[in-house]
Amino acid sequence: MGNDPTPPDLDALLPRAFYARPAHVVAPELLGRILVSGTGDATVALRITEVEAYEGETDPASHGWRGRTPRNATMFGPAGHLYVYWIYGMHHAANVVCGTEGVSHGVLVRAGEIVTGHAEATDRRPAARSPKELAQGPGRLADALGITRALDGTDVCDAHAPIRLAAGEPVRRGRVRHGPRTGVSRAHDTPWRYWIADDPTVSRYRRHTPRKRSPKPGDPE
DNA sequence: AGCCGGATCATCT
DNA sequence: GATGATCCGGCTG
Repeated sequence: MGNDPTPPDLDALLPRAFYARPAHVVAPELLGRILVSGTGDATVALRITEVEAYEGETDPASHGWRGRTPRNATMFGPAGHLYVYWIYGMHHAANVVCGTEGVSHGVLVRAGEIVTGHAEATDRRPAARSPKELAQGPGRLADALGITRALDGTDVCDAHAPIRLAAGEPVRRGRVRHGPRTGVSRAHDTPWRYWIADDPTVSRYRRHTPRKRSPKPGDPE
């Protein structure tokens, strides 16, 4: 929690082959890795503490489940690219594309700890009441890193890309926890959310709550 | 500290 | 026209 004696190496990026495996296999191995946005003074780096896997071919909760569309096209592309989507009319969320080309696998980066660029992140997330809230949840994380739909398709294996993914320090198996995914309405039994045990930046689990529909004439009270 | 409801719009049916 | 891989504020306890 205190200041790291040795700051992480933000230039040692993970190779594309790392991502070329099923999303639920890659997901736990992404914990402890570093997502880096921007350069120079505007650099913000985040140590990943919570992720969720989605696999379109077998997974009704995945955006890829009903096939390729303009929105989710990046998920069907090559591994190691960023799939960014816009949801609830107000939030962005970032996934790392996994698996093989033509298959829609992705890992949603749900939460993390800001390790570099604290001031810049706070500037983008004025609502955060403490450092741990800066990127506690996918929408907050996207805000803190300045991730928008304009960055959809970014190659995170490219050292010159606006968003990169550095190797950081992988988390020991014994420190990884897993359970059902947050906020999904389907496939509740698939325990593909992974997080670092006891990490304060991990978001609280929230079950999906169905939206109240607008009343129609003739409906019972 | 935890639960609940409203906000808000791109995407797909 | 309904829905959603969410967040925030307000209320309860």
